[in-house]
Amino acid sequence: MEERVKEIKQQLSAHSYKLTPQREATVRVLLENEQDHLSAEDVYLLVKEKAPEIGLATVYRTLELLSDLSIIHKLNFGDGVTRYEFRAEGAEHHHHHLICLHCGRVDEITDDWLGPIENRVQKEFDFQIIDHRLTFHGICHRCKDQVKDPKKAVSSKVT
Amino acid sequence: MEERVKEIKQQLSAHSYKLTPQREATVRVLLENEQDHLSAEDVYLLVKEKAPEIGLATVYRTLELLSDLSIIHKLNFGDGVTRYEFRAEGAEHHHHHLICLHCGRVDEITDDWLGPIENRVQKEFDFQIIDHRLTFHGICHRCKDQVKDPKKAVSSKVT
DNA sequence: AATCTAAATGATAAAAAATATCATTTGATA
DNA sequence: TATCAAATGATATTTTTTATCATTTAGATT
Repeated sequence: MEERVKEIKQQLSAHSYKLTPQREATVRVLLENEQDHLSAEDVYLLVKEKAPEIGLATVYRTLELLSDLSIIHKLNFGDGVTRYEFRAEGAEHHHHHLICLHCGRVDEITDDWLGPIENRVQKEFDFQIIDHRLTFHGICHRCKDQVKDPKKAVSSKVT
Repeated sequence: MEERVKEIKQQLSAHSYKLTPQREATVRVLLENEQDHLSAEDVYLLVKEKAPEIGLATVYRTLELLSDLSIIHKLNFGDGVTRYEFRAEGAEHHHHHLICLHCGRVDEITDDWLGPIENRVQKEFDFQIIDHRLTFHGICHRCKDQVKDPKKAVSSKVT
């Protein structure tokens, strides 16, 4: 934990940004909730518990900064809110998500399974890939018994 | 074109919805711009050219309806706007997109390349897939000569 | 340690997208 | 043609995010 804060401090310094108390509080909230996919509002409320004086704008600015430096990633699960996630350490790319249309939970595939497909894209489309997003929408193992006809699951909310 | 309008009319009827003049105008705009990825605002402005009396709310409602019936899909390319695309006829799933971080253009992969990966997801995660979204972010063939260091391309806007 | 300055912050206004409300109109059916 | 639920248009409202700007702060420089 302390190490990761330190590491992020260095990444900020490298681009002449400071790790201010507000930024540190925000980073710590992100680290403490690494397995979740927090929105800016979520982060704001959590940070406020420990640093009540922080402003919402600062949280937005910090998340944008961390995103610019590729320390975190922006995510969009189609609910109209941008969510944030730590970039997997050392990983070249973003990992994949499984969104359950029944309970709304989001599971992760932490490995990158897209290698072969990326090669094809680079070759057949002459497209140089920098990142990707892969999301599956369906019914998770927890809900499969409660859903009789998965084909009828409402997928209109999916973007 | 006329056939597709007719087909959509039948899909609506099947769920006891009417193909009103406003809905038809909206559908025609979508059909005429099938290769684009129009936002609700885009559709609204285009429909207004031919049917100036239409209201923005009606366009939103029509797009939502078409989406509910899986006639069109919602898309999100990370610019804060929902976009819409015709669902590929007969295709089980959604196709894939290549977003150029340099020029912003969006190309398509109309085949579904995810078969093997989907099998793995179903097996290893016990997750029943209904749909998916796959997007690659990078540098397209048109821009590759103008971009020296692709790794530096701004990917912070990506969600 | 006191001073300085650009960077950062907090409060809040504003913008932008999408949804909700509601009186009015319309289209299919009787 | 009369009826009535469905659909529409205008607009208010909500929600998320960005912009503005006066004030504060962190770190460098004396």
